[in-house]
Amino acid sequence: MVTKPVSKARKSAPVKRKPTEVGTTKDKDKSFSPQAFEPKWQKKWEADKLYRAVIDNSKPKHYALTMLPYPSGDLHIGHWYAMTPSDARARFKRMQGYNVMFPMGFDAFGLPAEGAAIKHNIHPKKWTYANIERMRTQMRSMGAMFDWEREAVSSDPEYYKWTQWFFIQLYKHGLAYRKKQAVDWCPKDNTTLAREQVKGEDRVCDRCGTPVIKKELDQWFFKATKYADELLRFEGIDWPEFIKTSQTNWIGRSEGASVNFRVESNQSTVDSDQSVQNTDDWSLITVFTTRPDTLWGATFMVMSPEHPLVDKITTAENAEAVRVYKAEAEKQTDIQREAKDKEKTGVFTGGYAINPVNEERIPIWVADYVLMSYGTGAIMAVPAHDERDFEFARKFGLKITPVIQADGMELNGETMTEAYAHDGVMINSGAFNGTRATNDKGMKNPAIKAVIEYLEQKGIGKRDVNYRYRDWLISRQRFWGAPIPMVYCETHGWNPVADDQLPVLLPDDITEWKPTGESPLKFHPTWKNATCPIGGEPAVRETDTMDTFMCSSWYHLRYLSPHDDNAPFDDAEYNYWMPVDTYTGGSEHANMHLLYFRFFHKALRDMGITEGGEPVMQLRNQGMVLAKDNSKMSKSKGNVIAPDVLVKKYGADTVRAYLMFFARWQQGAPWDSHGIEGTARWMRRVWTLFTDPSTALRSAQGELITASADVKKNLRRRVHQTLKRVTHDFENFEFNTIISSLMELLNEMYKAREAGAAGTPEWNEAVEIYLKMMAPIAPHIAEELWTNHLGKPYSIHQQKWPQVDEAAAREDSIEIPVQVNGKVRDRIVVAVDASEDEIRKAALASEVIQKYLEGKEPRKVIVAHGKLVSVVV
RNA sequence: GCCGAAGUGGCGGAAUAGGCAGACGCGCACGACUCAAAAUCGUGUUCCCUCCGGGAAUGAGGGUUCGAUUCCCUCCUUCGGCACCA
Repeated sequence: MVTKPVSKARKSAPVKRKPTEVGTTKDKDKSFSPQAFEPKWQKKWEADKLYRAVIDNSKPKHYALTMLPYPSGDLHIGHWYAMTPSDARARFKRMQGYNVMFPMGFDAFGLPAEGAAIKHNIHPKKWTYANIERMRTQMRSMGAMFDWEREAVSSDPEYYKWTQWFFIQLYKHGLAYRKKQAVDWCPKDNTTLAREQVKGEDRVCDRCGTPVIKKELDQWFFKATKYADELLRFEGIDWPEFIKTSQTNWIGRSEGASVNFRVESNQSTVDSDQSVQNTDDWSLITVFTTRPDTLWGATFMVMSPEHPLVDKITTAENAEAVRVYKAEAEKQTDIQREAKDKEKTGVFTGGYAINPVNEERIPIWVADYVLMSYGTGAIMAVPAHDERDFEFARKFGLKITPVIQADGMELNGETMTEAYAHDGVMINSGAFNGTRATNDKGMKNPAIKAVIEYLEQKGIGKRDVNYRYRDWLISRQRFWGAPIPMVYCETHGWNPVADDQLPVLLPDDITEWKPTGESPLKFHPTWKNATCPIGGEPAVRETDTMDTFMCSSWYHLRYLSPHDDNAPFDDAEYNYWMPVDTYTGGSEHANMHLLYFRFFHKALRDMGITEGGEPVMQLRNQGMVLAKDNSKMSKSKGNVIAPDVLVKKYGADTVRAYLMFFARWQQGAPWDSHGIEGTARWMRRVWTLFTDPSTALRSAQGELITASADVKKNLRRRVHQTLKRVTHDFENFEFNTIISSLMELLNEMYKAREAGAAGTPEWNEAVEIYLKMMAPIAPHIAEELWTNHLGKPYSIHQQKWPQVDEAAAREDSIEIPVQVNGKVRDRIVVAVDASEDEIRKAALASEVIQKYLEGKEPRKVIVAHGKLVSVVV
C-alpha cells in the first residue's frame, strides 16, 4: 500500500527499460504518502485563513452554497459526494478570479436527537453537539475550502433567536396563522407533518415511513398558498427541469370556474337574486369545475361527507342513510378512502339543486370520492365527460347527458360505455350548440372561455383557479426544535413574544421526552408560564416547536453574519453576496426545502426584509451513491461505505477524485470499491512524474534525448486542448470528464517525456497548467507538488486559472474519414484550413476509394467540413 | 392513469448545431520484472464469421437523411414526482 515504508516502495521502483532514467531514488520525499501531507496543508490553510471570504468590491463575487447536513453523527459517502465536487467547483471559480464564499453549517434541530435522548438518556443538545464536533473533524479531512468563520448551527440560541424573530415577522404580516383543521399526524414520530412531508400512494411519513393518520388539531401555518402563482414562475433562474416540473405538479394549478347552484329544499325558500359572492348562504352551493363548458351535462351534484351543508340539505326520509354513510366515511383512513381502484359509494340526500344554465332539477348525493380538502367540497357531476362521475352514475342509475361530441359521433347517454373526455363540438347546450371545445385547458379552450364569459355576465359563476398546494403546517409536537415564540392569555389571545425577550430558550433541565403526542415542553414544571405581552396577565407559552425546514429556509442568510446579535443578517454582507450563485444538493428536497425556501424568500421580500424574489440563481442536484446491488445504503443493511476508511487508505484527494470520476455527478451510480484503484493509480502516476528529479532523459549511450519541435508543439497543443475542455466541464458540472481528460493528458505527458520533452519550456508550462487544473480536485497533492517539490510560490490555491492559448490548441492537419455509401473505407490527412475542393480531390485520389468506385463516377460527394467525406455511388 | 428523466461492451461511462460509436477508467487475459507474490510497466479486450478480410451493433420497430446514439413517430423497460384534485 502507499503507506508502506519508503525503502520497499523504492526497491520496486520500475523503470528498467530506460537504464539511465531517474536520478537518485534515495530522496525520502519521493514516496507518495498523502496521509502525511494532507493534514499538514489543512492546518496551514486554516491558520493562514486562505479560504476566509470577506467583502471585496474589486472582485466579482460568487456565493457557492451546498446543502448543510443534519448532524447524525458520521459523515457518510453521500455527504462527500455532495460536498467535494461542489468544493472543487467553488475552488475553480475562485481561481477564475471570483471572490468565493463557500460556507458550511449544521441543520441541527430534529427528531433523531430525541430518539437518542430516549435511548441513551442523554440530552438532545449534548448528543447533537457531540456529533457536530465529530463531523467538523471529518469535514476538515475533506480538504474543502469551507469558511469556518461563517459556520452557522441552527440549534444555537444565537441562530434560533432569529428563526423565532422571522416567525413573529410572518405573524405580524398576516403570513402566519393558527387554525384548527384535520392535519396529517405521524403516529410513530408523534407529531403533525406538513403536506409535503407525507409521501407516496401509501401516505407515509417522509422521515420514518409510517402511514400517517388524520387528526383534528389547532396548528400554526404559514400562508404559502399566497405565493402559489409566483412559485410557478421560474423565469430568470437556472434550475433543473425536473425540479421545476416537480414543484409545478405539487402546486397543481387548475384553471376553471366556480359556479353557484341554487338548492331546492323543503326547509328554505330560494331567493333567485342571490349574488355570486353570497356563498355563505346554505341555499346556494358553489362548485369548482375545470370544465364549465360541460355545465349543461351536469345531471347531479355530489358533496363530500364532511361538507357543512349536507345535514341541511338532507331530507327527513334520507337522514338515517346519510348519517350512517358519514359515520362510515369518518371511520376509514385516508388511504382507504382515496384508493383509486375502490368502487364508488354514496347515498342520496333527498335534496335537489337547480342547474343554473338550463334550470334542470338535479339530485344531490353524498359520496366520499369528493374531498372536502379540495375546491369547495362539492362538485357538479358530468357523467358523460368525466370518468369518475360516469362510474357513479352507472352504479346508481343516474341520468347521463352528453354535451360534447366529436364530428360524426352520436353519443347516447343511455348506451355509452365510458365517459368521453376529448375535444368536439358542444351539443344539448342551448345557445352554445356548435361551439368547438378543444383539448386545451382553461381560457385557452374557446368553449370554456365562452361559457365563463356567459356565467360572469349572468352572475351565476366566475372564472376561478384552484391549487393542490396547501399552507405550510409548521407546528411540531417535539422538544428539539425552535420554540414557537407565541404566548396565549385568556384576555388577549395569542400574541408574539416581545423582540427583546428573544430567544425563547429551550430548557436544559428537562427529563421527560417520551413521545406522548404532545410537546415535551408542556410537561416542564415552569417553562410554559409567561406573562401576556399586551396586558401582563398570566399567560402560557406555545409548547410546540417549529418544523426544522423553517430553520433551513434562511440559513443561507445567516452565513452572511452568523454572530450578528442585532439582526438576522448584516445588510452590507447581504448586498454584496446575495443571491446565492450556485446551490448544490440532493433532489429529494424538490417539493420540501427547495419549495419552502423559495416561499420564504418571497415572504421576506414582501415584508421588506430582503430584495429579489429568488434566493438561488443556479441549482444543480447530485445523484445518489447506491450500494452495489442498486439499493440505498443504510446502516441497517450494513452496506454503508465509510469515507473515513477510504481516506485512511488512499488519502482525501483520491476519494475526492474518485467521487468525481466514477459516475455522472448529476446522476449517481452504485458504488464500486475496485474502481477507486484507478484514481489511486492516477494520483501515483502524477506524483511519480512530477517528483522525478531528473528533468531530462538520456539514451542508453548517455546522450541527452531532446524532443523534436513536433513533440513539443504537440505537447503544448494537448495541454491547451485539455485546459479548454476542463474549463468547460467545470463550468457545466461534468466532473467525470474532467478527470478523464486529465488522465489522458497525463498519458500524453508520459509519452512526451519518453520523447525527451522533459525540461523544455513546453514541458514546464505543461506541469504548471496540469497542477493548476488539478488543484480544485486534489488540493493537497497539487499544493505539495507545487510548493514543496517545484518550489513555486505558496499557495497554488491563490493562483489564477490559466488562459487557453487558442492558437496553440488548434490542430495543423486533421485526419478525415472517407465513407463510400455510408461506410468508412479510408482516411485522408489534410491541412486544417484545406478548402472543400481540396478535401474532395484528396478523398477521390485515394487508391482505396478508387477501388470501391470501380471506375464509376460517384453520384454525389458530400464534404462535411473538417469532419468527413461521404461518397455516394 | 398523468408529468418528468433515462436506456450505449462484463461494469461505471465517453461521443449529440446529425459526421470515425465505445474516449477515460474498472474488470479480465497475456507478457516483462520477481525465487515468489504485491506493486509497477507493456500488449490486448463490443459481438459474430470462412479471422486475409468482412459483417452486425447504441432498449424494440418504423421514418427523415448521402449519413442517426443524436431529429420525428409507435412501443417496451427502469427510476423519480403526482394521483378519485372535480
